[in-house]
Amino acid sequence: MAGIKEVAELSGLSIATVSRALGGKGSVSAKSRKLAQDAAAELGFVLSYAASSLASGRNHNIGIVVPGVNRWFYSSVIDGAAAVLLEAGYDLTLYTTSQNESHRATILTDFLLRKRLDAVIAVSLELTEAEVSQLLAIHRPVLGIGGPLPGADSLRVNDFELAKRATDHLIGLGHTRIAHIGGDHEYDSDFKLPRTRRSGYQMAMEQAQLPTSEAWQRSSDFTVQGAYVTARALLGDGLMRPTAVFAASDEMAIGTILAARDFGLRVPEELSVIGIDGHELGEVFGLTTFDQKPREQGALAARRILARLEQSSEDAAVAYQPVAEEFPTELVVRRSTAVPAVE
Amino acid sequence: MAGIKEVAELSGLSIATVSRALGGKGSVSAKSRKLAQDAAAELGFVLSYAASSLASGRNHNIGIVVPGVNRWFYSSVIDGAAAVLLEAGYDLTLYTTSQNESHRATILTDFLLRKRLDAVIAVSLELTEAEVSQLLAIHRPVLGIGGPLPGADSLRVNDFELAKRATDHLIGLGHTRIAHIGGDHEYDSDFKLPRTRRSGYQMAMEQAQLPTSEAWQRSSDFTVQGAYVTARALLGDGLMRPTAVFAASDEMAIGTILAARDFGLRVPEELSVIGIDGHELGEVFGLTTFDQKPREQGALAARRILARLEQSSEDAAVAYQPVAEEFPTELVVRRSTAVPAVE
DNA sequence: TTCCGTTTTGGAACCGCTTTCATGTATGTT
DNA sequence: AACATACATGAAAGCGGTTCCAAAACGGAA
Repeated sequence: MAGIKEVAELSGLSIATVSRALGGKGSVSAKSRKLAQDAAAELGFVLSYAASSLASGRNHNIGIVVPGVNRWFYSSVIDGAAAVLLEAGYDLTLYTTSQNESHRATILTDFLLRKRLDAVIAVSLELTEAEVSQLLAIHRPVLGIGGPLPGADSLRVNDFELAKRATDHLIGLGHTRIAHIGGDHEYDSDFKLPRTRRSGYQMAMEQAQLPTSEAWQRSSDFTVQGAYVTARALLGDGLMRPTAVFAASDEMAIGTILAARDFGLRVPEELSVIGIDGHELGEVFGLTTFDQKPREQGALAARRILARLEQSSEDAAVAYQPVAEEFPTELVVRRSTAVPAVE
Repeated sequence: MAGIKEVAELSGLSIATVSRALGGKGSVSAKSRKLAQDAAAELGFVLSYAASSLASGRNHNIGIVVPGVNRWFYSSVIDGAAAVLLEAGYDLTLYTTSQNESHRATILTDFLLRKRLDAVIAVSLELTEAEVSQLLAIHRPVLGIGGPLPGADSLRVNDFELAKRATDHLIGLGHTRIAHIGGDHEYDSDFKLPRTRRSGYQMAMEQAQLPTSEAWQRSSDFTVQGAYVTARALLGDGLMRPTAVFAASDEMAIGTILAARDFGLRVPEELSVIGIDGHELGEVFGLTTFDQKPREQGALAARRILARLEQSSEDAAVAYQPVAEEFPTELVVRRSTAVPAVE
């Protein structure tokens, strides 16, 4: 396995110059650069990141911590971030916390501290204060998507606003019997998000002076299957059946639509459904939704974190000022919402 | 930032002993171990993987290369692998090739060669011979899932067999007009898999002496949306409508079911549908499928690769004998397949 | 041509661990 | 008690680069 030394010998340059030529750091004459690159190519040599990391402190490696990789929102965020990071020459190291609870602690205490990460993107993570300070203790840029991390950068949609506007959309169409299917701490450790969305729903209902019964506020996990079961329970109660459902995610909304079909309820004639996410399946189901473009969120997060890295290498003295950025969303109206049928 | 030196001083031990105590390698007395661990805990010290890697050559880091992270099969494989690797104390570095074609080359030529990976798991990658040899040139264990990598370990389901048995299932129920919706090179760079499954279908049909018209062999990409569009085209042709569809993936099968509903075709009374995958949504749709347990495939792949690593550290002399393992699948019969209605 | 400011270059000191080797110590044998 | 054996430990030499520093080469300007 050829090392930089062999490249130096072959090219007739010093190790230092070869390092600069291949690493693209200091100033190197065009001639030397070509010499070094040719020699490297001939030997099939690539700089070892392990050694570079140790010597320079820069790892070219960003960690991303997600609850799981299997939910559409998360995988989209990862996808977006991966594209940007790859482009920038960075590795992406993936940590999934939801495997089981103890893993989460391991990740936070061990893995992230091992100085192999230049920065961390944390997706939808609700951390205790101790955990946050642990994260920040690595003295590397940290950015939270979804869950805000006090003291770190964050990129988030305004969940409250979003939920309120989604509900308002239904209200604006003339619906008065509007149910909500959201998340619950029973199903998800990250409880803040579903609670916020629920509040938005409640606020919209309250402002419109519409009734919100317990029976119309259901919860499930954030999956199609979970919402499907919940929606069946909701819609099976024929007496006070809602004419519209605001689901806290598109996957939940799809589950609701599937449940509605089971009961022979036509969407949107007999039941309007609105979701949140911009799920790729939304189109097939004609789902009205607030698109929160997770892929773009991931890409933007990656860009922000890379900017941080550049900045911190420039003036390390500047105090770290956390930035909270709000990511815009967009209402996409499709066929799943309409004016309620007259009774 | 405390280093191992500070820990050594605080504990009164030598750097060497602290390294052994914390790294768990050489022999250390229980007393020294405790001393070292206590000191490390007090200083909030964790071994730097970057430095360890350089010194030991072991990175505790496995690369996984996937076409994308957004398709259920891939994310499930990743999920399974991540769980096992995390447990074993390994990092997982993610590479997605499908962002664009040039990235794929970059990954293969640059990223993977940077000696930060102990091994590589390649998922559904169809590589040229040059690319394979490039991969093997890093002299690290490589394991392919889905796409076989000549010269490397592989873990795969028998796609031909699987497709044949899926088709046979429909034939066994009495269907004679069986269509197939599969992939195509037009939609996917990894063409081998869809082609193999198509062959399995054709073989089953041939053996049963059933007709297979061009019109009944459609292709789309491997998504719900894609298959939905394709299935609409297939089913819209009322004249020679098939009574059953074998879809090359569950996502495609779901798209087919959705399309059938659009035409008012009841599943399975008027159309039987079978897929391949074991998708989590299969249950909601009552989908009959061959479960290939991708999550378990990922986990098993990780275990196999870890075993390779252990083995190669034991007797580095032993020649690398690639192992091709077949992963078993399981037919899950649900409500989407039935005896065809008498006409 | 001489002088000065830039750009290039090479030497060498690290970066923070692991591991070999030699030495010292505890354990077991006869 | 004497000796072989196994275990525990510290010193020091790397691992393969990066980067500081000082010296050398270069390119005008005076």
